Amino acid sequence: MADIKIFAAETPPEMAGEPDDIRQAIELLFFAYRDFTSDPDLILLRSGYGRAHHRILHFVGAYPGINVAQLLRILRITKQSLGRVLKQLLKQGFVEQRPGKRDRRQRLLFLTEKGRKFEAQLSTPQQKRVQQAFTAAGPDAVAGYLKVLEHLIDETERKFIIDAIKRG
Amino acid sequence: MADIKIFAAETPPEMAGEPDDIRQAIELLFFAYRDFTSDPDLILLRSGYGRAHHRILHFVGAYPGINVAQLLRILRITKQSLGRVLKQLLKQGFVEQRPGKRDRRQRLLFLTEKGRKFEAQLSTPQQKRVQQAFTAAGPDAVAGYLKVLEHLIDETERKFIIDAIKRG
DNA sequence: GTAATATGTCAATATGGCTGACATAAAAAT
DNA sequence: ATTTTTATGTCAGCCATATTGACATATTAC
Repeated sequence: MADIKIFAAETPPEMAGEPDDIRQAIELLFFAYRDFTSDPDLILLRSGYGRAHHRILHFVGAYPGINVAQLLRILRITKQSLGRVLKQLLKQGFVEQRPGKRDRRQRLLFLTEKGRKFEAQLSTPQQKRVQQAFTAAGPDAVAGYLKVLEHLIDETERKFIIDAIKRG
Repeated sequence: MADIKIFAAETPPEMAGEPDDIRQAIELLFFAYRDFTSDPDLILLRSGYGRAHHRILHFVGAYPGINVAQLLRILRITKQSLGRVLKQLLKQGFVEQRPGKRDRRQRLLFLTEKGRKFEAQLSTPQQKRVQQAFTAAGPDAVAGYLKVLEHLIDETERKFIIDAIKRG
């Protein structure tokens, strides 16, 4: 286990096509994201929920009063996909709906106390992981990290997303 | 569409619990990864394959001669999950197997010419996105970006992964 | 009053994970 | 030489999450 090598023993030394630093960066993001999501995933698995539940809990928790259309745009899923999971969260009493005051067609979403607790439970290990990485890498690295991430977002969505994240 | 606000209109100003910069960083990673995977996903969708196919093509392409056990460890999936997708790639002639010379139980994996072409087609837009983000953010930012990503990886796997990525 | 919007829901389908069980060939250990 | 372990494959079934398409309701906008 400790001495497994990823290097293919019979790999020819000549090595293919794409600029290697970009390939490395792509793989690094893959691995980092894999582990980044692993913390809540583990808890979710034991609780009988999935990653989709966490995403909803996170965004409803971070943006109380968010409506369904906004949530759909953020998650980039269909309302049917959202509906299935959201319905469970409502039934389980993690999320509650209130009609919008300006537009009574809208269902504004809020976490209940129970939802807040569960969300915190899911997010805490993930936050700790990020905090630890930030501390280890140092503030300059963090600034660079955030800058690159912003530029990975679709140019057409970038401003919208960044403004949204920084609200509050 | 252009003027959708993510800010919940009725959000109370008091705002809950977690350190906000960490929450922002978590969301930023979510959005960046969402868009980072969207390029190949679009092509895959039109080709009738899925993200799982891309992951295998990527790692077999990057590490020719990788064996099944190594691939499983990297992807963190079961052999049954891998098997279903790998079988398709073999049948379609994107990947080929050769028995290991040292250990003839092993099936070493290689891309065929067809596989290399398809992999390149999938990866090119993703590479361009990363390259563009790196250029826009600048070299110092990239260094910080990579540093933080490394520290997001599980400590127990970190050295293994980083060594692997930086191989030959 | 009619049209558009926000939301919900039913049904069918696909993908990609999972567990458990079992099979084969080759290497390693005794 | 025999037994055990390892590397791989495969069958079957289950679950979570996504999709498309169709349709229903309430409310707002024209």
